[in-house]
This record gives sequence, structure tokens and C-alpha cells, in this order.
Amino acid sequence: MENDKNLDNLRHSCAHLLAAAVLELWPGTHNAIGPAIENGFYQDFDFGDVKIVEEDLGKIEQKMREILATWDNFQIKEVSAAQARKDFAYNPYKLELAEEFAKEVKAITETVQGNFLDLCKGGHLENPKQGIKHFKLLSLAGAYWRGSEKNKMLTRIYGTCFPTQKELDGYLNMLEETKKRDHRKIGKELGLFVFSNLVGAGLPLLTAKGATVRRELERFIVDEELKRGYQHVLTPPLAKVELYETSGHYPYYKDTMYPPMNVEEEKLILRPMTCPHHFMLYKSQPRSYKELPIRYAEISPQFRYERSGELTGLMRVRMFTLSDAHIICTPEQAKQEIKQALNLTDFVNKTFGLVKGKNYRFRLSLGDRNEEKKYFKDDVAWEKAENTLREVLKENNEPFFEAENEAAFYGPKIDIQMKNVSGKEETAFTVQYDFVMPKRFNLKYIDKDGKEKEPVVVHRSSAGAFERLMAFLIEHYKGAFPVWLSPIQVQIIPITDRNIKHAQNILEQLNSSNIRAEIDVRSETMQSKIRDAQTQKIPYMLIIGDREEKEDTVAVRTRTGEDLGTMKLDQILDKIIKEIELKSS
RNA sequence: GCCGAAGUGGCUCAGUGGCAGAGCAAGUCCAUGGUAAGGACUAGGUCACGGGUUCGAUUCCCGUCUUCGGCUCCA
Repeated sequence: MENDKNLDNLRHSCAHLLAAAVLELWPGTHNAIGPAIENGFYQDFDFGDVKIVEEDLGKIEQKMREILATWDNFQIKEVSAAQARKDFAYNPYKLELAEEFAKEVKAITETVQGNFLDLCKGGHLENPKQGIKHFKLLSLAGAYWRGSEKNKMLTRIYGTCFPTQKELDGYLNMLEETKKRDHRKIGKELGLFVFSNLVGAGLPLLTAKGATVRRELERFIVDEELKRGYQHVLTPPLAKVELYETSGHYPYYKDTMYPPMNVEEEKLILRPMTCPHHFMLYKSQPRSYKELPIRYAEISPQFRYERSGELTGLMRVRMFTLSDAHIICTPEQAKQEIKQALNLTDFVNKTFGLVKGKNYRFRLSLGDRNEEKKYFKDDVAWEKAENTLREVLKENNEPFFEAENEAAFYGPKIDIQMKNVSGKEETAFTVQYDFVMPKRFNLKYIDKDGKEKEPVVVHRSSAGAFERLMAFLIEHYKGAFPVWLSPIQVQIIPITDRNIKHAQNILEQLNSSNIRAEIDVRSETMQSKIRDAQTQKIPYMLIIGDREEKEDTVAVRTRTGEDLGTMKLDQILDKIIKEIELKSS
């Protein structure tokens, strides 16, 4: 913890240095905020009419080193609001901050190093000249002042700083490695998916290989859900606008929904979510308490109009397929259902070798009672729903953190936050407690006492969107999928053309055991074929030459480079089949 | 959507105001091999798209689309 603080101080000090250098190089520039962040720091600037480009970063770094020589310490002085106003009259951003500090009745502190005066809350190195040595500016980006789209966009410079050169190099190296396992890069290399300008942005096309991975994932999820008492249904991916007006989604989601299509007398819309469709199934007949909980699950295509700048490979797309489900239950059953939903996501994660605490963590996403536009108004119900979710997490002894203002409009949720390889978090799965939809749709069940009662709806996703799941998994496995997910599980490599016929016999046997195999019949050397199978991350290579043909064996090599020697086909077949069954890697 | 950068054979990338380049991949032929790239030859491009400047634009300018790094948003 102490170390973290020191590191933050180092990086924040480096942000000061960056600001000083930029202000010296481009007088008239205003610096805004410059905090330490997880892997470095940033500093925001208003450059006015000056345009700076990536190439300027080197120049700035040089200036930083020059100035650093004069920075012996951080002089910190407490000043009055009036003094701060005077000192920063030229800088609207600092002025705004000074006014806020004044309101919060906090001491206003300024820092001075060399010629550079800044307004700052603190957190610096004692001795910047000695401490700041191993830093690098990384990138240039736009960022809204105070994070609001309504404000002016400033120029942000990202950089990083470490106590030692070794750590800095290690970090830069890690960035390179991260780029190598980017799912977009691997997806292209392994031929899993493509994009087409004519089809449109954010609309990936899966190749046969990509579709194989996707199909295996879907089968896995559907099978597991069926085991756990879900009924898998199929509902149309479009519906009348009125359905979403009834659900109340329409006003909240209008901006991210595709515009309605007029067909004869109907106005249809591509669905942005599946819940109301499932409610219609529920309402198709009267329901008894004996039927509850009803768990409707669906591999559900949905459409959201993401803004162009928000699209990223398979991670953010405009049509995605959710492993969706809506559990309709009595209020008494809700807790148990939520627990079971969390248990399912744990099971799914475990199958992929994802570790709680390391790869993912739970977030309790709460609503803000004051934001009536964003959240359905019912303070009592919110309280109850949030407590229910909190209790579930506590009873399960799950470590979790709470996040304000992250709920759905109809209720709070538990989000399973997944860390991708570059350390960035995305919501992978989610479990939501909904007390609004039952009212909106007038969902009822007949209880023991013969009276109509209102059920609760638990929205949940066991594996999130399959597109996003695939992106995660490609990066997680670096493209080397476990055997059960591998698009091609076995590559048969005949050493000479003489061996092709025999190879075909083997292929047929593999196929009849439901193993995905191919033969490399190209006129290439065996070495070259091995290399290609290896770069394609194919788990097993069966090499067949004259010797194997004569002995009726196969020589087995794995993608890790291991030579398993020759064996009978049945032997390796059993091994592979077992691995597929166990979903081991 | 906003700020910034980029778009050249299937892929990775050079390059230029005056006939468009390499490596890999592909095709043909030779070689028929023993655990990470055998050799030769051939073919392949409206230099993202649309407009403008120019005798001439892949190159310069404007617009559009797409992609990338961020911001905002989000499954």
C-alpha cells in the first residue's frame, strides 16, 4: 500500500514535470488536471490554436529532462482563495478547481518547482530530481474537461514513470506483448472473422473457423443451462415499437435503438433486449406459484446503435448475441435464484480457467435515487432490491465493490467485471434484480391462497455476449484454444504424396469420432507443414510417413512442440476425445 | 458522436507530382522429405471512395467511409 502511494506520487510528480515542459515549449497553453493512473499518469492541456502531434512527444520528453535538473524539491504553500484566483486568473480550468476547493473549505495549496507554479492537492516526491528518472510519454488523445461530453475537449498526453529502468522496460515490453494477443490481430491471423465495408461497421462476419468456436460456446452454454433448469426459447429479433413503449425501455434506450421500420400499419424495431419478448411468453397463459421459478433462456441476437467511435473488433459491435435469460419467480425465491445465477457464471469462468479476484470481480451496481430521469422512481423498491443483492454477495462471502450510478433503469445489478489482457475492465456478465417490469407488464401468478401476486424478474447473462466472450477468450488463450474450442483439432501431415491416401483413411476415422481434422496436402516439406499448423495453433499434428503407414501408426506432435512419438490411432483418439469431454486445455 | 492518427496485391509493410515495389501467402513445375519456412517460374493493384488543383494525382487540397489510440457510452 505504501509502495502504491509512493508510485502514485512519483507519477503525479512526473505529470507536473510534463505540464511544466509543455508550458515552456508552448507558452499560453493551459494545463488542467494531471493525475497518476493505474499504469502511469496523464496530463490534460488546452493548447488553444496550437496543434501538437505524436512526433512532438520526443521534444517534450527532452524538455522535461532539461527542466528536471532544476527541480530540487516540491515547494508547497497554502494560499487564500483570493490569492489562488489571482495566480490562476489566466487559466480557466485551474480557476474552476480553485473555486471548488474554496467551497469545500479545504486548504488551497500551490506547488512551485523552478519556474513552474501549479494549483494542486498534493501527493509529490520529496526529491523530484533524484526520483523522476525512468519515464516515457506514450500517446496523445482527446478527452473532455471533467469527463463530460458537454464540455470542451482537451488534449491529453499519456505517459508512464517507474522507479527503475528495468520496471519501465518491463512495462513497455508488456504493452508490446499485449498488442500481440489483441483479438483483432489473432482473429485475422487465425482467420476467425472479418469485417466488410459494404456490410457495415461493427458487424463482424465469422468464418467457418470462427463460427466453430462460437457454436461450441453456444452448445456449452445451452447444455449447461438446460441442466440447471432453464427452458431455452426462441423469440423474434424484432418487434413492434409498442412492446418497448410498454416495457418503458423506449425512452431510456431510444438513442441506442435503430429507428423503427414502417410496414403496412405496423411500426417494427430491431430489438435492443429480449426481456419483453420473454414476458409475452409468460403472459401467454395464467401462471400458478407451482410453476415458479420459470427460467426463460435464449441465445438472443440484439441490436444497439453504438456510436462509430465506440466500436472495437468483437468487443463492441452493433449486433450482438447475448446468452440471455429472465427468471420469473416469487419475491421469496429471488435470492436463491440470484445465487444460482452467480454460481453458473462461476462455473462458466472456471471452465475457461478464469480466476476470481485475478481475472474477474463482482461489482454491485447501484442506482441514484435523485436521478429520476435515469432510474425508475420507487425508493422503497430500490432499497429492497439493492439490499437483496448485497445480502447475496455477503452470504456467499464474495469480495465485491459497489459502484454508484451503474444500475439498469429498472433495478440494481451485480456485474461480473472481467479484466482483459491490457488490464482494462469490461462488464462480461450481469445479474439484475428487476422490480419494474412486472408492474409494467402486469405480470402475475396465483399464489397458494388463490390471490394474484406480482413476481420478481431476475435478468441475467451466463456468458455475456458471445461476440465479447470470443474476444476475451481469444486474448485469454492467445489464440491457442483448448481442444474442445479449437476450430481445427487435428492437422494430418503426410510426409510425402505417397502417404496422402492413408492420411485420408485416418481423416475419415477422426471425422466419424466427431473430431475436427484436416489434411495438409500441399507440396511442401513436412517441416513447413508443421510450422504452419503450429502458427495456426492447432492442438495436435498427426504426421504420417512411410514408416507409420507400414506400421499403421501415427507420429503425434503437439502445438507446444512436444513430440509424443508414434502410437496407434486409437490411442491418440482416446486422449483427444477425453480432453474434449473434460474441456481441458 | 468528439479529439488525434492511418488506409498501397489475400497478409505485413516500403515508395513516389511522370510505367506501382518487397517479403510472405496463392498458382504451375521441380524436389518426396522425419518434427518450426526446399527451389524456380507465374499471376495478382481503379494505391479506401468521391470531388478539386495540375499538362499529368497513388502522391497536394476538400469531403465521405472504414480502421487504430483515447474521451464519452456500453453486453
